[in-house]
Amino acid sequence: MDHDVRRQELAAAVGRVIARDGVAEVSIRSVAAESGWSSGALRHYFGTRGELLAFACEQVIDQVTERITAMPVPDGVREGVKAVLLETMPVDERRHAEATIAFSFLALGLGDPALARVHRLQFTKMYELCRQLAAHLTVGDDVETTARRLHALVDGLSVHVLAGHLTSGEMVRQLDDYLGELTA
Amino acid sequence: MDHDVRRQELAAAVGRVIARDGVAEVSIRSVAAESGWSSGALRHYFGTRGELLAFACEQVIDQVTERITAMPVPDGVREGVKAVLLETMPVDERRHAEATIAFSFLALGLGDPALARVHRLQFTKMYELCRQLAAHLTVGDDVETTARRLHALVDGLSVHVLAGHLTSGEMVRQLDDYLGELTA
DNA sequence: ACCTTTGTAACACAGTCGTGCGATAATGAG
DNA sequence: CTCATTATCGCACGACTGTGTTACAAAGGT
Repeated sequence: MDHDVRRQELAAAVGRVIARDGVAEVSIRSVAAESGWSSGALRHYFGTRGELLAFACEQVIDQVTERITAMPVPDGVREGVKAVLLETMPVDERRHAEATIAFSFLALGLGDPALARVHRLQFTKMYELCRQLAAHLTVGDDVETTARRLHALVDGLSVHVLAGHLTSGEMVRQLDDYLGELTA
Repeated sequence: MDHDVRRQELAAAVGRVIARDGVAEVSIRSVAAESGWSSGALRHYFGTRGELLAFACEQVIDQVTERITAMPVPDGVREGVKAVLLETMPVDERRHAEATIAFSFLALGLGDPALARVHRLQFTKMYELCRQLAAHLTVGDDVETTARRLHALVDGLSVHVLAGHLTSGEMVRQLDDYLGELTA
């Protein structure tokens, strides 16, 4: 069997546990049960729990990142940018689950340097994307400032939806409003 | 002995464990060791682990909230608003720790309805504050949109600092820039 | 002096954790 | 066929978890 495929499969099981029961419920055994394999089998693919977590974190993040970078470059500027950014935000059930997972790993990373490293890579990638988008949107303004602000706004809105403080509809409207002011 | 004072003291110990070792290290025993009491003593003040966590979450949040509402109402509009908002953001070691704790509880709340309830209260309070500040800042614009955007920006920037993606200096500059554009 | 209440500690218990180890198939090279 | 390699599993171990119970010390009213 292909080692890497199985590792991805197990990482996906980690994600499902987090999305369903919360990050506090992640353990070797719960992941084994979720994936349908035995805990002993898990140890063949990941030496330790930390290794499993780090891989799962990287995996979920890469999945979103690759989906975004594979998207058509925004041509209809306003709507294109909106679509790209929404790809990382909790707009439907699937992306809500993904955002929940990423967010949970982020909190875990506050006390685990290995996870923190994975996340910083993701943040810089995401910032680069925002920078690229900002260059398309604004003409004379400071691109860096616009990019950082857009990046923070996207993540802030996402967190507010995950926390149940905003509905995803309000979130989309907020993003839309901001992009509208930016292109005006 | 005063029951409530001791409960606050134990809640503070929970916060210290989270800030130092991460949220994954919180247990009855680790909190007991941090506070200097025995685990049996903990059970006199909190029946269960969940009760302790919920109280600690509420406690840390209330501490910040009360500090803010006790601040002088912003008179010098621009700088006053900035000072109030920075009170919730990781600008120094103390507030970095507070933000770390709040953020960790937020992630925990994604899988624990009791903690989620505490947090939603905090979010609506914070939004009300942003709404009040937004009313001072803008003249004709939609106050609600401005408030929600400011709220999301503040939390987004905070998360980026906690994740090590932004320095607190860059965060402050970003907030300053945005408030500048808002008052212009 | 006695007894009740209260704060604190220590321990027992069942459960779960991460991890290591041995057993059992399956697979494929020689 | 043989045998080494690999995949998978189940289990055992020690450590740690949350929780309940019991024991003990201090205090205060009667």
